Amino acid sequence: MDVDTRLLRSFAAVCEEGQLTAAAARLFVSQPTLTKQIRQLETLLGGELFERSRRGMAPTPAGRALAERAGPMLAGWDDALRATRAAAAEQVATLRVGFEGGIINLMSRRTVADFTRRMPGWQVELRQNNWFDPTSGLATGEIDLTLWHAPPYLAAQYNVAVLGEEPRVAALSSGHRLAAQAELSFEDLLDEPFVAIPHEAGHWRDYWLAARERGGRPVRIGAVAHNTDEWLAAVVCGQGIGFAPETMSRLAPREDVAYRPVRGLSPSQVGLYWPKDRELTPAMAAFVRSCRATVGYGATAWETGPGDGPGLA
Amino acid sequence: MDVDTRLLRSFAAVCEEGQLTAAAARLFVSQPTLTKQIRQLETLLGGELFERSRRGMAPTPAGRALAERAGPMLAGWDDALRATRAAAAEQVATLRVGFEGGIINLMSRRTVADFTRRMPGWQVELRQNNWFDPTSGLATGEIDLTLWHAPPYLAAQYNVAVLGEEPRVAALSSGHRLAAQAELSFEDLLDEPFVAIPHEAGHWRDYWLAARERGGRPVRIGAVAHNTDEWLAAVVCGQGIGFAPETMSRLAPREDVAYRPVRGLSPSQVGLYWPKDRELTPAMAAFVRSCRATVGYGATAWETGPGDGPGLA
DNA sequence: CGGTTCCATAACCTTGGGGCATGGATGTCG
DNA sequence: CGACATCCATGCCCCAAGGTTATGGAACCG
Repeated sequence: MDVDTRLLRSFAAVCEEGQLTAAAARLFVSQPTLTKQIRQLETLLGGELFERSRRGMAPTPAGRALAERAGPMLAGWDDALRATRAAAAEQVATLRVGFEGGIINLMSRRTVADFTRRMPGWQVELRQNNWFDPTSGLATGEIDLTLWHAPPYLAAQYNVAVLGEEPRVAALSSGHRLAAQAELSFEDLLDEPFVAIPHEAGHWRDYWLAARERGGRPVRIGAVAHNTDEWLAAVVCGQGIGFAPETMSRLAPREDVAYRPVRGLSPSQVGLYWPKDRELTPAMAAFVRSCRATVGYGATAWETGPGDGPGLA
Repeated sequence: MDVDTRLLRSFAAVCEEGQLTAAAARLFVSQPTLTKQIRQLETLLGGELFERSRRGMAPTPAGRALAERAGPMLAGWDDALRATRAAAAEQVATLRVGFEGGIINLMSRRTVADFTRRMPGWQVELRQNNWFDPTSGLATGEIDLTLWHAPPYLAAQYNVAVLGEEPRVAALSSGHRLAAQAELSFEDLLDEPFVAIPHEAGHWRDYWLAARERGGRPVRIGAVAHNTDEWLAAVVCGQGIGFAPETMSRLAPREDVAYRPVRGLSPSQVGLYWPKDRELTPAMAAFVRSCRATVGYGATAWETGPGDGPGLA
């Protein structure tokens, strides 16, 4: 008797949401599809998993029995996925590195060249993360390392080799009334509409809206952007303002966008991240060293942070 | 990224067999199907899981990484299946009992009536096991209890409420030359062809061939039977002889079949079995008591064994 | 050098799972 | 009190996934 883990994920989502409609939205499937999936599980297991009502779906004892076990099973599979993919990449001497947003432009030919010198025969595969998947494929084992601007509180969930810190700045349409000021204060921006990244990004979205710094005050969302270009366009059109790492002002300078420092906005931590339960392989360590040696070459504000991360003595 | 557990089972089978052809036979699918399944896994995981050669399939490092984790995952799912099905049956106040072979005839209306008296509102669902599935659905949680003639060495793998012991007798065509003897000796039967049950039954098959008692001496297989009727027919036609529990001589008496006691053949243990990791529910306990009170009513040789099993004080 | 043993490929067919549109039951609010 | 909103179920259609049989190709074995 076999199942697709997709059914278990659907089941878990319905358990958490307490209703089909919401779970279907979260899973990006239609509601009838979820109805069928749950029924399928129920047929397989020989009993009702949920009690249906107009309020939604409440798990039965059988449903609870499954719910207890579905989580560990899914975690087990994700782990297997990660480990096997890592081994497969190792097999073909490939390091898979993800980059967040435009930060990839900071990498130079020198970085890869340096890495190749340290690990002869190896190659680097670069993947730009999209804004939908804040884990950047780390969770599913699609990549080994990711170069991130992460908030320190998120960094605790990963192993990290810190490369430095970078201020977050505000981006405004150059015609914006506040663009005249050379420096802004965070309080002045509280009532501004913001260009947000998608909900799916979770903590990541909150971080770039500086939700924590707002002290519970709700954010006005002027637009939602799915990549850097959309984001810039929305800013230019005055749909809202946004926060970005300082490097963006150099990597994507535009006349119609004003980048301004913000008093009271914490900086972001720049570093290479990898999963907590993943050991640092020689190739990963070599890449960290290559980044230290070459990234930010020139005029960036980065400094080597105090925490070197495990295995990097 | 999702998988069907079927893919993992296929993968595990190929790992164990070391080649597609044999694994396909074991899984009852065609070899091209397995080829596709393994390829599918490899695509999903982004690398080769096996090294192909004319000798078969040898797992790569990635394959070994997955192999380590596939076992626990499958075990986890089987456990979830068992637990959820059990809870679902409990939900609708149903006890699912499996029976091996003709033993079901020993149950009487009294057994069920007694159970219903102990557990008002509950019902019993009886399923006759087939000879292909020696676990009788215990492993997959399709039933709660099974009434078995098990060899003592297999009994150690289950929780068991012993009901008694029963001699194994030999069944021969009445025209067989040995049928003239009132009692046979095991040694006389060593060179006889036997009517076996299917290979899929595993230990179970060996047990009814008395493989252990033969001291390594190979068995001649005269025919393979898939159920009691086939088995009896094969015996009658002289394709071979066979061993059976003594009750069979009373439940399936035929003029053309001679049942004879065998010196040197160990008896089988009769009892209700349930999985090691399954607690005894009130309904299960009640059924055990009902069997003790009613099964073998009349003239069976059964006695209550010394071991009562856990939870039956 | 034919035969055997394994795995891969091709062509075909059936099933199943997903989407859309709609229905039914039940609270809720004006 | 009736129209509406909410949430799950059903029916229909369609495409893709996965299974089977038949066949090919590479390597070992007498």
